[in-house]
Amino acid sequence: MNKYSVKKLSQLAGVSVRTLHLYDKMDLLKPSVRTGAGYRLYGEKELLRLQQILFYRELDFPLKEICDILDDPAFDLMQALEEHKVALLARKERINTLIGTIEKTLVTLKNNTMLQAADLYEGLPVEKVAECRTAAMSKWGKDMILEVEDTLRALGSQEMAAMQTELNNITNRLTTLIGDPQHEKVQQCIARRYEIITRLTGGKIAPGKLEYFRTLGELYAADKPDVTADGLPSRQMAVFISEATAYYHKNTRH
Amino acid sequence: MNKYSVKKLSQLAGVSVRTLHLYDKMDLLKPSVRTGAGYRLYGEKELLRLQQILFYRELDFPLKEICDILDDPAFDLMQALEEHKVALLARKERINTLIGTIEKTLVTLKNNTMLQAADLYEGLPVEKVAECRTAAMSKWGKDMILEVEDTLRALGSQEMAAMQTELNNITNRLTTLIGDPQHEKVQQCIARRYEIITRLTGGKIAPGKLEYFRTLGELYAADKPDVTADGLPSRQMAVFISEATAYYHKNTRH
DNA sequence: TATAGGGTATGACCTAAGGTAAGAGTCAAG
DNA sequence: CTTGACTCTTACCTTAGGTCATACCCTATA
Repeated sequence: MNKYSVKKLSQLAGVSVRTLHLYDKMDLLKPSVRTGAGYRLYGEKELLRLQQILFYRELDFPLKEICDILDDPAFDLMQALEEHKVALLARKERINTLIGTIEKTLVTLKNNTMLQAADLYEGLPVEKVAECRTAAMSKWGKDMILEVEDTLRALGSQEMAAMQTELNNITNRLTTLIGDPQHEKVQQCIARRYEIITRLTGGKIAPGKLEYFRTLGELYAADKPDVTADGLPSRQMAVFISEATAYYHKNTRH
Repeated sequence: MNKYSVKKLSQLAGVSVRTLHLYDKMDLLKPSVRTGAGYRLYGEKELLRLQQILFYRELDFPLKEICDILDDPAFDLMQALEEHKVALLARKERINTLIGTIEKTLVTLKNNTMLQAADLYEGLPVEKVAECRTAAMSKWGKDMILEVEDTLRALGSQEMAAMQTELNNITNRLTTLIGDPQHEKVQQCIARRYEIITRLTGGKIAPGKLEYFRTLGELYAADKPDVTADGLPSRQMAVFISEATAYYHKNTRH
């Protein structure tokens, strides 16, 4: 029966000495014997056990649970594996969402077409703007449109930029929270969003104002089907926000 | 300009007060001002910044990196996002591998048909065993087969079980390491595996012995196409092991 | 004016799985 | 007998906070 020192065993198994010390202290892998000087010596059985430990560790099982797997005879390994698999699937799903979010953010960054605040119509094709204004005036009335433009200009470019940046942030954050419109954090974002939009539109949201904002936004995003009016990354997102907002208004007294 | 206390801001943003303390200490989010009593007060700009922080945090960016993103004007956000995406893709790939490993392990557990060590042929259809033995004897000689059987029996059921468990472990571990046959840890496993097989076959691996082991294994695994001779979870795994073993023998002097 | 309740600040200890280092003891070879 | 390699224990560091403990601050009410 040959014995392995910590170093030999660590090299054999490809782990650090520290790891063996740790496993010893947490009763996951004890040496078969200690020399008079306190040196740890491991036998074949321990090497065997270490192999098992490393297998489960590689699967991202926490060491405590590995301890149970190996020591508790009543432990249901198959069930543990099934559950672990479910947990891994959830992690994978979350990562997929994150990757999607990043991709959308990159798209938004690449063709950053948010309203640039300083000059309302700068950068837009002149004839399209004119067409849009005319259409909007005949739809919601000339005064409404002028009021919107005044409100925007009155804010000053700094505050305007700040608010739009924050709207941007909130939309980004909502992207990460997509799912349950009634979720607490979602509702917090919606409340904040509502407040900003209210201020953007000069104190109250009259019919027509928001729509005109949207129409302007659509002009900017005309050739990017993936980025909707107010910077929303997708139709799914728009639906989500409108659901969350509906719930918000239903449960809030202004 | 309204100011938020820690609690108000924490409720507004859906984080804990502790989190705000932490972000303060690590210079990620400082209050805009402190009262005479040392109370933290945050303004709109800070709320804005917190929204950004939470967005990147949700994407699993470490807080230190968020600090850079927000404070370093030279920071290349797009590149950071691209890199982060790559990292997330790698994590996802790893999780996929883990899920695959678990599934294979579950298959192996469900129809646990590894050699049961104590009684060599127990549990096998008698006529198949006879047929197999006869074929093997005519192929590699009667003496060889008898020698194999003697070797196995001579080991005693305990050691036999131990070694097979360890072989099992090693195969499991190799499953998690699949990829580069020359990788250090792979080669450690292969060395260990070689040692055990050598002992299992009575000191030397003569042509025929291993093949007979395999044939026996195939009997056990006959109706499970996914589990090959010696418990390998797949053909891919078999190829991987044989490559790694070839490299091992080429670089080792026995 | 005193007190009760709630908000706040700081500091300390805890999590998982070790990395890294310090200081001291052990072992085998020259 | 010394040197170098090995080993021991102890302790501090990492992430992103959670959870006390203790003490201070503020305000409303009796």
